[in-house]
Amino acid sequence: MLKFQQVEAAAMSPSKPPLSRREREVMDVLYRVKEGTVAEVMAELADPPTYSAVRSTLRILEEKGHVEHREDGPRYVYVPAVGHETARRAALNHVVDTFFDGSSDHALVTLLRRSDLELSEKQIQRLAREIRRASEEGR
Amino acid sequence: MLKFQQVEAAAMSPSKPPLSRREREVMDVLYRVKEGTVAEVMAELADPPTYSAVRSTLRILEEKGHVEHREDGPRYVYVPAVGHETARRAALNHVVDTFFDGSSDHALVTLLRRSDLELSEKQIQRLAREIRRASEEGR
DNA sequence: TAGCTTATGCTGAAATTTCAGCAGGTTGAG
DNA sequence: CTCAACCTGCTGAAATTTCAGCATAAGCTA
Repeated sequence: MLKFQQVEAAAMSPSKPPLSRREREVMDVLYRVKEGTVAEVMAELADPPTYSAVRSTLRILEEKGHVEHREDGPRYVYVPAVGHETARRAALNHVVDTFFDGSSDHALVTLLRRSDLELSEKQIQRLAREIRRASEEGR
Repeated sequence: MLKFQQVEAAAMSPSKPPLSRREREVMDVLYRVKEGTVAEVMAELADPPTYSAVRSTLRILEEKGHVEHREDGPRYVYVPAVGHETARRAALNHVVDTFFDGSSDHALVTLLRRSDLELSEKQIQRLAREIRRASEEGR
């Protein structure tokens, strides 16, 4: 059987070096804010090091191919190197495969329960049923 | 506004030290396989170090409070310290907040598209509509 | 029992990561 | 023009992480 991380690795065009902890934190910020300057990224970090350190991390992330930058006047604006949609799918896939035995419908039900949707248990059950049914029709 | 990572940190009972890269890899394996011996964890790692190194990592993870172990005859069987359901929800929340602007229904649609469900585009659209409608009813 | 295999506990050195600070460039206000 | 307040590039040392290997115990088989 193919291991997930191999799949993930194979999905990356020119395999990028893996991320250290700080690097992942910075990437998460960038994914969340879509793009940002060093100062903006630093402001979003939970427990930020100095401006200088954030700068270093972003430079390394760029070397590794995880982010790109464009110049905006005197400063750099950093953006994740992979498209937003691609990153989203990859992130979801990772969670589904790691925590939900690779089955989307389990994840869907958990997601339906998330508070921001404000669904009643009855609605959740009904939707879950429909999803399952639709999925069985398909195959 | 409260930053996500603060929320996440607050959700953890006695705040556990953060994870290094190798540590996170090992945790992902453990989440995936639910529990495992050193050898089993090592076998699941994409690019495994020596047995000895995996063992060290697991010991550190236990010190940090992320895993626990029980003895099974002569060997240790390691298990994630937080319940499976809790870990699932936390992981999904993280992805939704980081990649989907905190909105579950965007994530739901992406999830509906996952190949293992094998839904037609028409079905996806219909389900997405229903989820949105149900959610609007609720509020 | 002897010997092989497979465990864990522990240690410390190599490798990586993290980070602050210095040098120097550019912008804009006074 | 001059200065203050930004910015980036770079460097190297401190801190952390990763890992192999040694010592040792327990189970198993011949």
